[in-house]
Amino acid sequence: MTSSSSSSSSTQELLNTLLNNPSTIKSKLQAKQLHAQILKTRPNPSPSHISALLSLYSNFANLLRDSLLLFQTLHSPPPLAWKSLIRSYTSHGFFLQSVASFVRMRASGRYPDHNVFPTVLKSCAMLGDLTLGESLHGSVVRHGMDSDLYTCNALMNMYSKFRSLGKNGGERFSARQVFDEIPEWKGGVESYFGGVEKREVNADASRDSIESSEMSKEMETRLPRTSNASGISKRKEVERHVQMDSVRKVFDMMPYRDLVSWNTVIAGSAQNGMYEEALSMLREMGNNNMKPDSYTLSSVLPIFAEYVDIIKGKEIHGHAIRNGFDADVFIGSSLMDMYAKCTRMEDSLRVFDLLPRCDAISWNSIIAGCVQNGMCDEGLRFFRQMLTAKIKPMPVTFSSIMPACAHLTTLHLGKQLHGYIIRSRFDYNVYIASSLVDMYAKCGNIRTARWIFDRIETHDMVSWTAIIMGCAFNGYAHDAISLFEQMEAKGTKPCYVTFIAVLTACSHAGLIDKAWEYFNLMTQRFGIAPGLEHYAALADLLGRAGRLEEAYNLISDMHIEPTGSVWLTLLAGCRVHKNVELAEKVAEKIFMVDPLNMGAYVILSNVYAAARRWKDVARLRASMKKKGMRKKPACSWIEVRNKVHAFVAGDNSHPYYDRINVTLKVLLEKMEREGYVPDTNEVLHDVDEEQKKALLSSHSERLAIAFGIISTSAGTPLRITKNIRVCVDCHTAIKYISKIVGREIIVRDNSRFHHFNGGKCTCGDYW
DNA sequence: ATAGGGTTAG
Repeated sequence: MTSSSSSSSSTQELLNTLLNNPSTIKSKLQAKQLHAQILKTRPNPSPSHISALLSLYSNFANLLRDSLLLFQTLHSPPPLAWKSLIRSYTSHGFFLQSVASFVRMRASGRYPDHNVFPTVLKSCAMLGDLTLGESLHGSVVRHGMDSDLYTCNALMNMYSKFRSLGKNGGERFSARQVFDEIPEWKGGVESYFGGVEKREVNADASRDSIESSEMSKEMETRLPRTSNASGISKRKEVERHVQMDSVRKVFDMMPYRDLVSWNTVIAGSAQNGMYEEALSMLREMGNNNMKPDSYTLSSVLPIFAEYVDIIKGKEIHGHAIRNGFDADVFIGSSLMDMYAKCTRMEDSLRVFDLLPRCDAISWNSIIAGCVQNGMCDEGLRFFRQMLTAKIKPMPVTFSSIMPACAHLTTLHLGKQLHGYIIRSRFDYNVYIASSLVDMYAKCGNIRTARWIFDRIETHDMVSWTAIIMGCAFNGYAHDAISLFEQMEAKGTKPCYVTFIAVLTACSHAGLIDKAWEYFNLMTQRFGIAPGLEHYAALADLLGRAGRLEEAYNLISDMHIEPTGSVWLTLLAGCRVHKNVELAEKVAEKIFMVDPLNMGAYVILSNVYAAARRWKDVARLRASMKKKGMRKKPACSWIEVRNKVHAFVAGDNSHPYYDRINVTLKVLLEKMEREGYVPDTNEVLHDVDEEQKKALLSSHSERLAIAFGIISTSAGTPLRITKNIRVCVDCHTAIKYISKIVGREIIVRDNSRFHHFNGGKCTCGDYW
């Protein structure tokens, strides 16, 4: 069809095509040309022609405005026009308007048929309002559509979506809002045909026609809710089952089921955490001669990711390959995620490499997989590749990549991403905000973290935990505890991780009684079984306070098997309090469960060195060598003008090496005048005092600090990150340095933050 | 004509 055919007779042909063979019109352009053609010769097309054109328009994207204009020319829109309008609204994401139009259609006396219900039900699923959904279900039943295949499939999907939308903080709408939306012709739309009369909308009639409450009652008798009074604590579980019970009821009443029906139930169960039900439906579907397709497989793969079941996951992967589904982006994404959750990144990367086409979600999968497995640099590389490939990042992309910045302490990257997030208007997404809070906190910028936290609209458990952990990590224990109390007052239930944060705060401030109080609160009131991290925080606290026996008994009486890292916290306590006997006993425990624990070797060596037991130091060194263990060199890094500078003790390759040494020497003189006495006790080498002092002042954090002093202007805070713990002497030394240079120095080591200012550190004696 | 799938934060 071309625009050159302009005679009246050919217009008649076009109209016949429109009415009888609309499927021959395959493009938006053709549809618009047809519209223009009709206008040229027929100033007043019949309602059936307009409806047919409207139906055609609703097949294409970005024609909503044209559809609305066309619709407005109709004084009494026939069913086809209504259905097309509703379809247009839904396909353009105007779900509220879609349902409202359905209500208006009913108010105008037109009857819905089996074609329109699936679309309306889909809109309702997106709106996430249960009451509205039940009303629509009532309408389905009263119009005799409760045996229609497509309608039932849409109904099941709708019920299964209510929970997951609510859980994700998706916007919730109510039937009330649908009514508010009904007088939707707010002017500004002018007709192509001119001379449109404004029609009155009878809102009362609309209200009568849907009768939400009455329908809800009707639905209650048809779909009785399970009265599962198993307990208040499992309220969430029960709620979840109520929706899935409705899905099952629809499923069981269906006279005929197709693959979509099965897939809808399986996906619904999987998405609502009912994994066993989903898997039993998968088996049952085979008994009913239904062969799983790519939809089925991509729905069940997340279950094996959650179960960390690589065997079953690989079975599905094999099935996908045998059936030619392995090029499917949906299956690819869930496969990458499954392998990543099973810590099999090689397999995950291979799936990614073999995927012929990638969309935003498959990029997210590989990025999240890398970051979750500690491959932060690779994650960032994929993120850049994604941008290069012109794939627009989604909110999920940012919450996946931000932890990489937090882990690497690359504040400049995190800030850059934050800028991108603000420009994309994603900054009120609670997932992203939580990851930003964590990133800023982990980069030592607790004020910005708090600023972002304060601007989150509704805090959830994770965002509370992020800020509490942020304060705890940064040494602001009392803020952390106060925030925890605020969280309780707001009625947000703390979880396992929240208590790790609270106990970390206590350990940072030496609040032993408080810590026990929270430990008991967690176990007794919240019924959370303490994990390794909780025990570690408590043992750390007791150890630092010198209550070594108490810590030893705590770890010995744990209800789970302690790992080397739990014992290691106590070993560190033994070092601080110079208890050689207990240190040996604890180290023995560690070597029993973890013979290659580097930390244990290093700390025990420190303990021996402090006691001048050089033979034991040598024995340990020989033992390490025999096992092929090499001490990981201490490394510190600092960000200066968006570039990360890394320093290793004794490394003289840095261009500023000489200037750094001069600065350190000048500083040392000033420090000694202020009263600094080097603590050479932990120097592992049996050398003279002067050499020990020289070794101490070449520790990597001091090189990084000196570099920071040289290359930034006066008053700028210095942020240092170290891969291992800051030693006792450096801790003392940095206090002096902060006073002398009048700067805030923030040092993050693998376990906590130290904010030095004016000769003091936030962690006080509990370094 | 109309219905079904994958990825995030502490």
